[in-house]
Amino acid sequence: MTTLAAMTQDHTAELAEVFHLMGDPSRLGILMLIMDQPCSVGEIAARTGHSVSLVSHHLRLLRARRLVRGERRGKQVFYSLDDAHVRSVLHDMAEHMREEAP
Amino acid sequence: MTTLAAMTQDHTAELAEVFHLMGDPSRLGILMLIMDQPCSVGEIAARTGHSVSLVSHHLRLLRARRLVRGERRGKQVFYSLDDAHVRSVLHDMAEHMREEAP
DNA sequence: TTTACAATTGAATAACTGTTCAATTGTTAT
DNA sequence: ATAACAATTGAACAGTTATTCAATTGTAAA
Repeated sequence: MTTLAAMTQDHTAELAEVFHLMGDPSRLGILMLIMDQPCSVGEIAARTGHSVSLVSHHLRLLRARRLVRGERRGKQVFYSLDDAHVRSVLHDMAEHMREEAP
Repeated sequence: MTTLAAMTQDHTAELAEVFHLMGDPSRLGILMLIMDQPCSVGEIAARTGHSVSLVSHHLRLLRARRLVRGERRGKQVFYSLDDAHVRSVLHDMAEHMREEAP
């Protein structure tokens, strides 16, 4: 695949699903929070100001698309970003925002 | 802004809005179609298989967030991608998909 | 076995959104 | 002026989705 125009509609739909997941403020906040180091569900909830239930619901969606991965350690479950594409996009976005708003 | 964690919630919300616009398959198809060269509304509709009305509705949303720009030439209006961040992200995504699915 | 902590799940609801259809505006040609 | 083409707009509908609350599961300590 050399150009975007060559992308099939299936690929477009897949890509749209990923963007859709990133397109919710709560989920995007979660993704950005765990992109550098793993974080437990409770801490994600505390840091983002959302209920544990809400965070868990969102994590389930992100897990389904393999954007994040959860690993149990004792009572807690630590989540981390598990998609190189998404990590790259988020890093690029941060870079761009750093460039234009220093 | 050096890290994503340093992004304010306002920035997160802004970013989420952009991802949300990219997260619809119809809109993503439109964005990818016009990212390399401008295209009239009628041709966008024809190439994507959507009604002119639907395309116009989506273009209005994309215009509101300045992701695209419309320029009138005679009867037609040509739209082009007008956001360097979005262009970069789409290019990166295409690159990544090219790498993993050659 | 209890007790307490952490996370997941399901149902229910309110708000949002993509799409269609019909009507309208803007532009060029006859 | 009027006809034809191109695009925008508004209302309306069906389907989706984010959030809350209550109940449940899994895990470790007492």
